This record gives sequence, C-alpha cells and structure tokens, in this order.
Amino acid sequence: MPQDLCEIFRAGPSPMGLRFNHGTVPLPAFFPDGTRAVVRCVDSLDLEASRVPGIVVNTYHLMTHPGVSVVKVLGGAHSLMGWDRPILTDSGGFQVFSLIKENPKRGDVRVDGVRFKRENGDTVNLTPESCVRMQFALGSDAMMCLDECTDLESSRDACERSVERTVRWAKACRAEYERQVAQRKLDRPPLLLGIIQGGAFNDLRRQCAYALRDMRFDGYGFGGWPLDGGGKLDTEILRVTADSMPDGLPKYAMGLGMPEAIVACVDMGYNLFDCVVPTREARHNRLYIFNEQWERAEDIDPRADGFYRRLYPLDEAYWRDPRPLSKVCDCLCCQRYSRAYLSHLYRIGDPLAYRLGTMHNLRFYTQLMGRLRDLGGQPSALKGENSATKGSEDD
RNA sequence: GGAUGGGUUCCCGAGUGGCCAAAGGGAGCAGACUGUAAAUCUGCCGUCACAGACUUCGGUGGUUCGAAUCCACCCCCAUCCA
Repeated sequence: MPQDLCEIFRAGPSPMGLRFNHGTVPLPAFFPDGTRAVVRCVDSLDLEASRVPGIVVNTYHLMTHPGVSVVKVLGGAHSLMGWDRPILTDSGGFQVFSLIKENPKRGDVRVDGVRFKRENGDTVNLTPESCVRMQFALGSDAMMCLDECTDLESSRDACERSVERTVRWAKACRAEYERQVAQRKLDRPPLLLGIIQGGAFNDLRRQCAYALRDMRFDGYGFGGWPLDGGGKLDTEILRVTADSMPDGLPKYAMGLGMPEAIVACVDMGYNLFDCVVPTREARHNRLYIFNEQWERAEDIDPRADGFYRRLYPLDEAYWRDPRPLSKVCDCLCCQRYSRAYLSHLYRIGDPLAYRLGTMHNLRFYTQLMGRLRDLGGQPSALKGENSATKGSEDD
C-alpha cells in the first residue's frame, strides 16, 4: 500500500514531512497552481528561489493543451517544466464546476464521467479511469480522484447526487490506480487522494468521508466551494470535514486561500493548500506583505491581528518610495529593487512587474507556511534532515 | 502658388440635420479576484445648485423650429503637384 509513503505520520512525535517521489515536503505546505504546467509569469528557477515546495497542475487543462500524450512523450510534467520537486495533479473535476456550471454548453456531467465540449465542436470525455491514467502519464507525484463539485448554495438533492457520484468515481479511480500500479510495476507509486463533497451538509460530508476512508486513500481533500457569495469562509463545514478525515494523513484544503483562511484551516488540521491568489493577484496589482512593524522573519506571527496587508504598487504613494516591498522578505524583488521601481514596472505594464510580483507573493506564502510550521500546532518543519529535504522552504 | 484629404470631449477614433454630452478603443480613477476560460473582469470617466440645467465637436458668421453634421470665409495639419 502506498500508505507508508506518508512518512510524516509514521515518525511519531516528531513528524518529518510528506514524502513524495520528488522529495519530502514539510507540512503544512502551500502549493501554487501551475494549472497549465506553468505557474504564470515565473519559471521553475523562480519557483525554487521562492522556496516553493511543490506545485499543482490540472489534468483537464493539460489534456486540452498541449495534450497528455505530448507531455508523456516529453518525459512527463517534471521534465516538461524543468521542475524536480513534487507535482500534484488535480483531476479536472473542478472544471465541471467552473466551466460547465457557468455555461452548460461547455459540457455535461454523466453517470460515468464528464463530457466537455470544446469550442471547435470536439468533445472530450473525462472518466475516473481516463483521469487516473492521464495523471500517471503526466508523472504525477500525488493525484486526485475525479469528483463532482458543489457549493454552499447547492440543494440537498444536488449534494446527495454529488456525494453519490464522487464516491462511485472514487472507487473507480482507486481500482484503476491499482491496475496501473500493478501494470507499471511501480515500486514507489504516486499518492492518490480522495475528495470529500457534501456541500454545506454536515451529515453528507461525514457520509462521504467515511465512504472514502473505506477505500484507504493516501490523503483527503476538502472538495467544493466553502465560500459564500461574499467570500466568507464557512468554518463549520470545513471543521466538520477536517474532523471526519483520518488523522495522520494529508488533509488538503483545495483551492484555499487567503492568508487568514490558511491560518484558520491549519488550526483545524488542514496541512496542504493550493490557491491562485498569490499568483493571480500579483498580476492584478495586489502584493502581500507582512506587518511592517516586524523587522525580522522570526517576528512574523500569523496569528496576530493585522499580520499582513495588501500593497497596491500602482498607488501614487509608492512612486518615489525607495524602500523594498517588505523588510522581512528575501525574495528577488525585496532584495534588489525598490517599491518605486516595481511601481514603475507595474505602471508601464512590463512583464518583469508580474514576474517580480509573483515571486514576491509566492515567497510571502512560503514564509507564512514556514512560520506556521515553526509555531507548531501541526507537524513542524523537517529540520536537520539531509537528502530528502529538497522540498523544504526553510532556510 | 495649385490639388486632394483632414481638424470631434485627456489621446486614438466613430458620427454627415433632431433619437448626440456625442459609438468604440486607450489612458486615468475606484472596486473585484480563493482545486486559474483571469497580464482578467466590473463600475465611473464635460461641468453644475445633478429625475434637471449649462458648456463642448478648429474659428467666425449664416441657413434652419433645430447643426458636430448644410453654406460662406478664415486658420491650422497631411500628402501630392509646381
């Protein structure tokens, strides 16, 4: 069983980290989204410089461009991207939610999977089996089961159906996964994580979680959309779901989130995160900085009020500001350039602005995760370990 | 000196008699962004005592109930010919 790959939880009181085929990652960890095999505006050296421990890519989007077979021919996603740290592959289930529910013309959900309609008229099918096979072909370190997403507004009927499908698909994913592992004779197979649905209904969440636990996945994800229309987090449903996941395995809060949401989720037991916020917002003139009162990285306290704020580089206040974005940050931008220069780059829309901004926001997130580990409550950083620490974000 | 095409609100640029304070871009300003259809999207964008009024379409006169739109002259710009 791949269960023993999760050394984090085998190591007793001093856990080590989540072991992937491409390195061990101390938890809690944040993986930025590189949906289409690129974390937008930065390359893999930039990601390493930002101490990013791993990334998430998307099976559906890669199936569309450049095509899974292309990625496979090029040696998998790691080789394609020149990235040798862990890659988690998302299944594409979320795209049912974000693409098809927004616009039903883009496809439909069926009993045995999802049918996407491309703009050129082609249709592509995503089934639990094809989804798992593609994630193997991509060279995934950790793959997600195909699921059907709901949100807080979804009706009980819709959530029951989503749980029913998600569980059935999970079972099919599990079976296909076992077939692939046997067929490929893998001695170190990737991780396979199940996704818990159930919308805003506590009992459905538990029901889904327990059904998935029977399939003994290597970790569990909170699926769905735990935010209301105003962007407010439903902490109760997150907590109920976290509590229904087995301890000692990855608890992945998919798609979350804002810094304060991550802190709250870590306190609930979640230890793995991904989100587009740091990268997208860097491209949208929003940079994250820790409280400016703090002089050193060790001062950062993510549980303090006002532990961070957003800085808008276009703001006139920074046109002549010679200071770095943040005193406590060691990213390329903060080490080398002033707010004034960055502001100028944003104003003229130079791609360098987006690169530096993205690197900075990513470093903000990796620093945040590092501090959360240091301050405990969750398995702390892997310190002093030698060979397997290449995913570590710590200095 | 001659010919032709032009001069529109910060910029580019539609508009050739009323439905025009004037399309559409851009810039500017203000928001949004949470398993990325997102270097994107939304709103505002002549002035004011703001369900109304006032001032704008190179200038000055004129025609008309009514003109950015028609006429006359003038001033600029572009290209071409001498």
